[in-house]
Amino acid sequence: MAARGWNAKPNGGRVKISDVAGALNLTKGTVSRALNGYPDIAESTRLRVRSEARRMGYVPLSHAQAIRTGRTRSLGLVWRVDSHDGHRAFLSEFLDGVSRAVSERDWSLTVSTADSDVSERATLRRLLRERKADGFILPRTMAQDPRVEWLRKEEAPFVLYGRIAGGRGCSWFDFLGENAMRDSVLHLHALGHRRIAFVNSDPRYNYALLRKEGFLEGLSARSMRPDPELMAFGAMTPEAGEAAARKLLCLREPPTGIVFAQDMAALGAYPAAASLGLEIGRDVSIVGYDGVPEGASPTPALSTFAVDSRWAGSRLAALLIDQIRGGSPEDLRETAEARFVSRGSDGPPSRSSRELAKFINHAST
Amino acid sequence: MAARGWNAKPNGGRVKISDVAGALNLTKGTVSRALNGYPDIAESTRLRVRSEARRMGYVPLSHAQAIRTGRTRSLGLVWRVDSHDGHRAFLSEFLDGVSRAVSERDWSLTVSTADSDVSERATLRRLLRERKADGFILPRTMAQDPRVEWLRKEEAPFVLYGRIAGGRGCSWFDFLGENAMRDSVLHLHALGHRRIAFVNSDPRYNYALLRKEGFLEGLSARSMRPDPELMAFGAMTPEAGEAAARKLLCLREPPTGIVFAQDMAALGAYPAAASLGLEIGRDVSIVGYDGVPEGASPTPALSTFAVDSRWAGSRLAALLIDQIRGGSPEDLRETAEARFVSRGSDGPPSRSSRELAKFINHAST
DNA sequence: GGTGTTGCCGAAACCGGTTTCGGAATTTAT
DNA sequence: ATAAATTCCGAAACCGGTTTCGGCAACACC
Repeated sequence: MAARGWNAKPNGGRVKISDVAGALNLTKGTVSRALNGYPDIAESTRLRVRSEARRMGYVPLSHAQAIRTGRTRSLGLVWRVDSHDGHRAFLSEFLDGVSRAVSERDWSLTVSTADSDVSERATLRRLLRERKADGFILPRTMAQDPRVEWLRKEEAPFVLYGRIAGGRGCSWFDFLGENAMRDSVLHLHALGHRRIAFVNSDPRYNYALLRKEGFLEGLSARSMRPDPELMAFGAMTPEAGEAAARKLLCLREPPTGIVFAQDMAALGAYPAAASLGLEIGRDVSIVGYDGVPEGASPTPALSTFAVDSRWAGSRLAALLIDQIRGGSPEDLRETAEARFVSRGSDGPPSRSSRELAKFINHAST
Repeated sequence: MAARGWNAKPNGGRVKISDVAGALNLTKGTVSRALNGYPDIAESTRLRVRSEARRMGYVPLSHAQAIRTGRTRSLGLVWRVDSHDGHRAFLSEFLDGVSRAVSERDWSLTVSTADSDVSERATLRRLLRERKADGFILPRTMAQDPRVEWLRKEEAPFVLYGRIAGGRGCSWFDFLGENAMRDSVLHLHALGHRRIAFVNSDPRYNYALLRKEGFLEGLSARSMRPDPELMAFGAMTPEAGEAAARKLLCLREPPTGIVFAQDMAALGAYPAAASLGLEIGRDVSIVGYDGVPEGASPTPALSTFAVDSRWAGSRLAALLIDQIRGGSPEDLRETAEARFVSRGSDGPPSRSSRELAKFINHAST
């Protein structure tokens, strides 16, 4: 007699497909086909198999399936850790969204990090070669995105967090940042602002191009002329935002309102304004985008368009799984609107641009 | 003729073990044993196999191995998203550390999230059943940790981020927070502080108990009597920290220095001090722990003991892999020291406790 | 010079599934 | 009633590895 006990299964109690088959007097091939929806199985048999499998608690091992199907039922995410933009603040919620969507469907998520384009490429290659992922979620879509080209060539499914121009064969989820930028302008205009500046982020990111369009659209909708002096870019950190804000406010005709493409840059407006003796929300209005938690701390708190990163993660995972299951990328595109969170950093201008300029010169001398 | 091109392999070009075997006139069984260090393979053969495998770029498919070995070469991490402690700020770096250690060893990382004990347990169970993970990294060790009990019972390997009392069969990595608390006291004492308070976090976490010990040790090393009035706990957010700080500062004998077990709580000391007309770093000194990025923003910036989350993640992954490979948990325990980052929130006390009390009463009336 | 050993590798079973193929039973067409 | 088509399932190959088992040489021992 074996010493392991009367019903100690060598496998740790896991019920496998042959157990289900045995219980039903079928072969494992038949059970497999029944569960996977093959058409050559009688509907009555299919039901019997399904209910018995459920009753016995049978769940196929994804890696056992993978050896034949080549698919692991897992999604890949390569997270860039070399950037200082606000995205990292969202990682927790973003992951949560992805994880939920993935778990609900009995898939899983493989995460890796990378600190450069080169290592990101290498990581994608490794995950794909070892089949640790059947497809990839690509955050931070760039206007010219080498990952897209490469994954296309490898015929690996992927979904973009962000849109891309000429995205043949690409699926994506994105927030309509351009609408937020446009609405920021309309909002400031309605408050009485007539000179509105725009601090964009790095134009290599595709969303930066879109947001700029949105900003210009807002100006044009209110018949305001775009002024190149009032357009900055490349600000993704508080430091860069501070520099940009200071430069704008020291113009001969400073803006009374500034629209930032990113909260992390907008946060730099606080020290900039303070150093010039300006009160944010009165002397100069600020509207941000992203909804980072840090925006709630300063006084007044930052008014911003908040994105729901959890939702983004969830939808991206869902879209990617649909695509891997055979869906056409072009049908798998979704967008959503950022939600305006009104806090204290916006308000009617206390002074006109001209008066503001005088005030600033006066204060700084 | 096939239309797929002259050398299009049906497998997508992947080189498998039988390819290597064929090239060497060996059987795949022999190649497998050679690569996996079986003793019944001639050393010369082993070398031939190794070099040919490398030359051909052969990498075994982990899920193909898993079907026989039961191991996927992947680590599991279940991240809690329901807490408001400062840990989430470190997720990016922590993940990076884990990911690096894991990638270097040709393993992978499966991540999932959970928002309660129940869902965390369910997630662990699912990952284990489907063999999406051969072992788990458990963040946020609690004094009584149900995950530990359960994983022990399931005989699944795991490693703790944090120590645990009576951790039979447990491996871990941890920062010696108690030393940091002790050194905080010594540091404040050296600056001239004689009345030092402690704001701890939730005592359900094991580290909170340890940090309290460290604080008391610091007091005792300088012959200061612990005063129950000066010991608060349960503060893990700025709001809770603010309440705790305010309460402490409004005592008849307020502390001139406060040691916080967590930066996120310490940040609450700023509004608390401001509302009482106190200047941090002069009237009251603050020392935090964790090194969250938000600590750099306020004026004066928060002096704190910073932990290296990337290092933690990296070591945890390494320890866990060693354990899964057969290492004994008791041998796989590591600790490290937090690094003191001196910024502006600590300094010699401007007033004694008594004078401070008068000053506060004076200012608030 | 027989007889154990020992070293080394081939052959084949095996892991838990999926997929192809063929054939028996039933239904439909003639 | 017979032929043809259809329905449905069993049998077996297969995926890419690992592991067990057995046997052929070469060597050592007495």
